Amino acid sequence: MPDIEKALEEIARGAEEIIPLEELRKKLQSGRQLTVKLGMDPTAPDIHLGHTVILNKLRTFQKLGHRVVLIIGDFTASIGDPSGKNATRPQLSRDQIVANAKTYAEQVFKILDPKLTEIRYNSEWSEKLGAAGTIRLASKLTVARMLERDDFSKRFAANQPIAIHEFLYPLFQGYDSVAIKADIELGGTDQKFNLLMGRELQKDAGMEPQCVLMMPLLVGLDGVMKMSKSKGNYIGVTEPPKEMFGKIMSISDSLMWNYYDLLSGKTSDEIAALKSSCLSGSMNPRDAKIELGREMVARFHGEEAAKAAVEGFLSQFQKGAVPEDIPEFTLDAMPIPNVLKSAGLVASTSEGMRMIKSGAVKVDGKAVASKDDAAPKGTAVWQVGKRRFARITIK
RNA sequence: GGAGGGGUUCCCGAGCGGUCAAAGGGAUCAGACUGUAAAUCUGCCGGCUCUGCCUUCGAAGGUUCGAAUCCUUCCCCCUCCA
Repeated sequence: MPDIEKALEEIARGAEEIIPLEELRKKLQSGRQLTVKLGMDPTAPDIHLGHTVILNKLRTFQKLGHRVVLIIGDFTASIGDPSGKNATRPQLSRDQIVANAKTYAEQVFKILDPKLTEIRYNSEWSEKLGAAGTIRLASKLTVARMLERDDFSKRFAANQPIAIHEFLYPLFQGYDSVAIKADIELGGTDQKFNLLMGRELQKDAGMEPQCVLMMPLLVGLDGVMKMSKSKGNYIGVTEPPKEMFGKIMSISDSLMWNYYDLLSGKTSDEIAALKSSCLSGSMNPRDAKIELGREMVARFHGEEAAKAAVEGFLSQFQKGAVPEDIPEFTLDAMPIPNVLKSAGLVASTSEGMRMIKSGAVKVDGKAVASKDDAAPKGTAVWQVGKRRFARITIK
């Protein structure tokens, strides 16, 4: 059956691990429409490129005609996380969860096909469990097994707190798979334990266990830590074209190839061709990066925006031109550090003074020599560093 | 319930009565070099009306000329015993 093999190859591309591959092949061979599950946490409404790695893979399944079920973890989210480490994560109200889920859905459909996507809330079945059902669920697993999970064992070994309810999360996530009779569940490699939990619980419920497909975690802009909103090293899918493009351009070359593998819609062959041109020197890696940035912006903002982003970038950084859409301010005469702060170019006057001292502040291209210089009257383009600009009129 | 250890600036982590806006590392930011890449070097790294002043060391009080450092109460975390 050659097209099954082709489908499998398509599915496996970029995937870190498929457990078990043979079962997945059988499921595909059965010819029926498979139910592909993805759980999401409704606490973070803004999705970033890291999330899209898995969404891309879901899309692959949809292209093959399968059905995606997105599960909004409203039940688990409403329990909240009272552990000290996450004190900043408050319990979410029903309204917030619904609003977050809605925002999430809007963003997700830039990639997924709505006709083959179903959105479910896990409170639908989890709430019905009640205390008795929860205890029954909890009896399926031992503490020792639970502590096998990598992050638990690490935290436990490092004397970090683990709250009891955290043990319940994997169980509820696994129970979701039972509830929707998932055939395949996708997740990041960090989700391995939770994903496998679904298999166990499904077997226990007398169902055919789901297959598990894990995608590598996308590394953030820093090139080290995984992309996450809390680390600030992310590219949000709703970010303006210019920002998105700029962030792509700032990543390192090695990271760029990683991004190509996980984010690009290009085929493996096309990516390999780009790579070898860069290696042989016939192509500047920078241009490969421009192409990646263009593709990403085009995906989320359209071709026109992508073209504009590329041109804006080239003129600003290669020709040193001032970007077009910079904020404008009209201010009274005041010391230069205060001008910078008022225009939002720096966070504080203290920072402004430091920036001046390090030679980062320019007015119409001319460096400001001292914080005591008078702010020049009239309209000028003010600049801090390479990327912060404002057109300021001093009265 | 008992015993012990601990909460320091964005993060890790020193300091344990004055010389502390607080060592060192990391992150961020800026300068140089570049391809706004990496690597490297340099500087900065609480705020302000900036050679000075103000606010920070879990919270609130107190002792002292002076407290991140000592005392009291409270909150939180960890370990061991039960």
